Amino acid sequence: MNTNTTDITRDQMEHAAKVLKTIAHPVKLEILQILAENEPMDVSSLCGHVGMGCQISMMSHHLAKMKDNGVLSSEKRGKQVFYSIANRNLLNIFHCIENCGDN
Amino acid sequence: MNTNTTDITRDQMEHAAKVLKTIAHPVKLEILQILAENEPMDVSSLCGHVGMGCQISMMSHHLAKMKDNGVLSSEKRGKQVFYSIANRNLLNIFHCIENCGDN
DNA sequence: TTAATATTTGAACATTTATTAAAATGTTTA
DNA sequence: TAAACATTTTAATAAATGTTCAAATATTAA
Repeated sequence: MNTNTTDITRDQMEHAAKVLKTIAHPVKLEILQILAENEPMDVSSLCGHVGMGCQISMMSHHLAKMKDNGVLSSEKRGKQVFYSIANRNLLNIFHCIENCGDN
Repeated sequence: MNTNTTDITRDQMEHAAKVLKTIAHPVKLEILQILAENEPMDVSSLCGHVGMGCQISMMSHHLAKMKDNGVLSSEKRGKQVFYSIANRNLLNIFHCIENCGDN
């Protein structure tokens, strides 16, 4: 019983807000971009790609949060941990970013 | 000199993060949705549409932040203030929300 | 088994965000 | 002008976030 064009439930709204909150950070967006083209990648390499005095610990915290919130997945190989994008549909957000906003 | 598919600069990244951060909240997403179909709308009506014990003051805070960050615009008519979406391209994010994520 | 490497975890701290209530502002109406 | 209405502003507070460092864990290599 809803004539809305964008018909999204309360729950979807909460979920969407959670996902957006999870990635709404320059470094986290960068992580997504890097993984989008080079998936999977281990923590140290990821840190290297981000550059600019990236600290491993900080990277690990970011990755953990993104994984906890279902944005990334990970797999351990030897002493390294490789991260991937859990659902590549999320990458559509970059098209949105390119077109949206007051650019 | 960049072969990236999603070729976004640092600045765009910062800007995108700012916009995403601005709307990454259930009530703020709801505000966008309501305005998307009923633009422009005054503060009290908006509050009514959101329902669930929405407080005018809280609504005003949300709106102010969204306006400050370029997501909304406003116009005063008499004693009411009407808010609109600054750039409707941003609404693409809802298509993204519908498709993205672990639904 | 010890040393080296990769990553995670936890604590501490500063900053930002969300919420609420009360007071202030501005506009219209009586 | 005073009362009523719509909205903003300010202050207070709790909760979440981001960053850094040091310590802990796990895996491999010597």
